[in-house]
This record gives sequence, C-alpha cells and structure tokens, in this order.
Amino acid sequence: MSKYEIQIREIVNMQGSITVLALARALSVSDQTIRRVVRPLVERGEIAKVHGALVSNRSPIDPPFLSRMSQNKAAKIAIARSLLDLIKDGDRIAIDTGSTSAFAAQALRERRYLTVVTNSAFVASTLSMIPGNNVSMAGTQLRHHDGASFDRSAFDIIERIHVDYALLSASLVDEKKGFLVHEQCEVDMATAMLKNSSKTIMAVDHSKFLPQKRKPSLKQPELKPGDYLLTDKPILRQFQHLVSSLDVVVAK
Amino acid sequence: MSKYEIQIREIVNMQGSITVLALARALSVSDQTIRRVVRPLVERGEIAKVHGALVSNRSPIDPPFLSRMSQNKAAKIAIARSLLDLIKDGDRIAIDTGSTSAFAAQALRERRYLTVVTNSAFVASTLSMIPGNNVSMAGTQLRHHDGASFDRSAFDIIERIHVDYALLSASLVDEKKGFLVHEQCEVDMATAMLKNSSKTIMAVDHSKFLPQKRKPSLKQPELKPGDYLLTDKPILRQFQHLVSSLDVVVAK
DNA sequence: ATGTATTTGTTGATTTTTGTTGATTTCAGG
DNA sequence: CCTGAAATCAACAAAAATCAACAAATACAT
Repeated sequence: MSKYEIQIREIVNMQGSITVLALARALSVSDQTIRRVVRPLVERGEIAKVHGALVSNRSPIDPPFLSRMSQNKAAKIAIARSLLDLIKDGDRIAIDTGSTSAFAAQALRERRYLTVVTNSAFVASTLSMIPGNNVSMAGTQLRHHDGASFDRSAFDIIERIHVDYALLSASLVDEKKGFLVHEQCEVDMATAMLKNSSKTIMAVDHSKFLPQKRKPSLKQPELKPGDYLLTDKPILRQFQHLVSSLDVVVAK
Repeated sequence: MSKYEIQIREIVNMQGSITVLALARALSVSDQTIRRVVRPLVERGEIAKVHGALVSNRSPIDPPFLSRMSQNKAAKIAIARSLLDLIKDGDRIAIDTGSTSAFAAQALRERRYLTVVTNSAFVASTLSMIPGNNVSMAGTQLRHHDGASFDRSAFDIIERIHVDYALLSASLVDEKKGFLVHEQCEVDMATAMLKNSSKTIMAVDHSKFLPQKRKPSLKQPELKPGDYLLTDKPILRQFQHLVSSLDVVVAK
C-alpha cells in the first residue's frame, strides 16, 4: 500500500471527481505515480476511473456508515424499497436507529410531505433535506457508534408526537423469545414509538433469523395484530407462530 | 463513462432543463462533446432529451442544500482542509449550518475526541459516527432547506456548552457592513455560539466577497481581535479594514 | 558502506477524447 | 407543404490521457 493511498482516497471522495493531473499537482508527484497508486484501488472497486478523471463511487455526502456497517446491503435495500408500498406522501412516521432504518430513510426520499420523528441523526439529516417534509430530531447527545440519541429529551419528543407508523428493527429474531436487541435503551425507544403510532412496521432482513455470535437478550415490545413485518425471504416454519397475527411483506 | 458525466447530471438535475449549448459553455467544451457524453445517459434513461434541450426526469425538487454544496466546491474543500491546522484532536467546537460547515465536518472526520455541538443535523450525523467524538445536536424541528434547527431548545443547548472554537459562516461580505446573512435566526445562533466559545473562526470562500443577486442584510456579530478568518484567496484591499484585527488564513 | 528492493520520474508509442467542418435533420410559422 | 433557423450528426485532424519500459532516486537490511 502506497503512502499516497489514504490521501488520494480522501481527496477523490471529497471532491467527487478529479483529474489525474490535478491530483498529481496536489500531491506534487508525477501523473504516472498517481496512475500506479490508483490502479489497485480501481481494481478493488474503491474508486472508479474514467478516461480523464477519477470519480468517487460514493455520493459526496453519502455517509461512510451506509457502505461500511452494512452486511446484507442488498436485502436491506429491497426491504427499504418495499416500505414505499406502505408509506405514502403525507404520512407521519417514527423511525428508529440502525442500518435498516438508514436504508429506509434513503428510500423515503422519494416521498413528500412526510412528518418524521427519529432519534437517529442520520435519518433526520437525510429526510430533513427533502422539501415539504417536517422532520424532528429527538434527543441531543449522540452516541458515536450510530449517531443516535437516547437521552431524556429524546423520549420527551417521541412521546409528544403521534404518528401513523413506527418503523422498528431488531438484532435477532429468536424462535422462542421473539424480536431481540442488545440494549435496554433501544427497547425503551421502541416502546415509546410503538405507543404513539397507529401501526408498527418491524423490518428485519433474513440474516436476523439466523444464529449470531453476539447474542442480544432484550425483548422488543409486543406487536399488535395487523402490524407489519417486512423481510426479504419467506418466514420459516419455526418462526411462523411469531408472525401469525402480523401482515408479513416479503420484499423481492 | 466520461469525466463530465457527474457534472452534467448534477447541472441538469439542478436546473431541471438546459440547452446543449448552455451546458457546453458551462463546462467550456464544445457542444459536440456534450452530445457525445449525453448519448449514453439518454439511452440509459437517466436524463431525457428533446430537440434543443436536456431535461431532468427526476423529481424537480431536489434538495437545494445539495446544489449549494456543489458551488465553489473546490474552494470550500480547501478551506475545510486548512481548518485542520487549527482544530486538533480533543478540541471542543461549535459548528453552524451551511455548506461550508458541511465540508468542514467532512474534513474534521480526521480528528478524534472532538466535542461538537451544532444545530445542523448533517454536521451532527457526520461527526457523531467518529469513535471518540462527543456530539450534541442542538434543536428538534429541522428546517427542510438545510436540515438545521433554530428552535428554543437549540439555543438552550448551545448556551449550555462552552467550546474552544465556534465555526461560523456568512452569505456575503460587504465592504461597509461586514459579514451578512439572510435570516435573523442565523445571527442569533451565531451570537450564541460566539458567546460560548474562546475563539471564533469565520469561514467564507472568495465568492462571498463578490456581489450577489439575492442580497442578505443581517449582520453577523462582531468578531474579537485574534479570531480567525478562513478563506481561499488573499483579501482585497477594500476589505482589509474588516479583517485588520483578525488572524487571516488563506487556504491554497 | 554495500548491494538489493522498492518507488518514482521521464520518454515515446498508443489509445481515447475533443473540436471543427460541412452535410443532414428537426422544428416553428406562414 | 414550404422555408429558414437552429439543432444534430458523421468524419477527420488535433489534443489529451494512458501505458510500457527504462533509468534515477530512495529506502532498507546486512
């Protein structure tokens, strides 16, 4: 790995695109050097190259978080897209934190006049820039691993705003215990959102139905009959009893 | 894929529609080049083409925030990078809203253990995901054009947290009146941030020194002697008196 | 210090892109 | 259904970007 690699990646991702020569001048090396360093990056698909320029494959404001921390990207995108069949222009929705919700937020940029309340700064930021939306960020101090807030004020705000849908997620689906997450604050937040919404949408990709190394142990609040379950593969028999009263949507 | 592709897509989507010739002038290439680059885009259906013009097929309302983000991108990035000379690991900083601040936030991802307080959801989201940072999002209801908050709680939080630096911006620098912005709430926020910080950093790219169509009229609070001014071109003589007591940093 | 390995800059051949020219097509208005 | 202006297209020459190969510079272990 070359010493210029990090710099190059950073400049390219920040600018969106730059010519090889400009980059050479910026780092005061020859254009040939840039080409050499860049070649493996292109092969690994980290940045794209066209005749005349290097272009980032990330959108300039697209968080590293989406590409980095997401396993099962395809599944989550499919789920997010199928969410669009449920959520219509003008709906009010509470959205929890997590990567599934992040993708959901991206998809919901297609909708207009949404009322959104969320404790995730990422979701808030994404949807607040859509004209016509009314977005409330619940909470102040953000935890660093996902930019979500669980402080007192976060709950105050969630409890103040009533919405049509609460979009929730889970870390693991257990045959016996149901939808589980790692932290109590997440359960508390889910409970608050669920209480203040007409319908709940639980979004879990199929990997959440498989055993995991790090096992969560805290149970999400009970869903009501008629609530939605969004996933990307048919529910296996041993989980059927968990979802019998729910409206199951399998994204394809 | 051509190196002009992203720019073309951006301009077309931003303007809604534009003639081939205007686009050629904008990128200072020939009209023939535009046609050539555009052909595959049209075939893929990414933008539509009629005799005489290219029209965007995307929803006409795309976040104005993003478009502003791309004006003077290079200058803003240069300023953001030079900010890294001032801000060190562990510093505490208040950041206002605006595209310059958005780029600053991107650059500050290199720093660790920052204490950040901001009323911009985008800045909060960007910096909250860096391990070791302590980020507070000030405010609840986000305005849609830039995802920033100016409600009561935003001020409460800004006023509660004392920081080393306040990073502020302006829409126009007027020879006589100084640093101007469009809205009173922005002045109020800047004032609150400035009051609670040891030093203020005013970041304005050179285009802010030029006359503008839409003229802002509200004056940002006075900077203190020793505060920083970050810009990307040397200060012209007629503006010198505004910055005489300031520490001027010209990014290159 | 010495030799070896790696990185970097330079050169010239090769490929791709771009601008220009002139012919052709499309469009609006009688 | 013409007609003139503007837009488009095709083709070729000029310009720019890329690549391969080699030499110079640098780093590194012995």
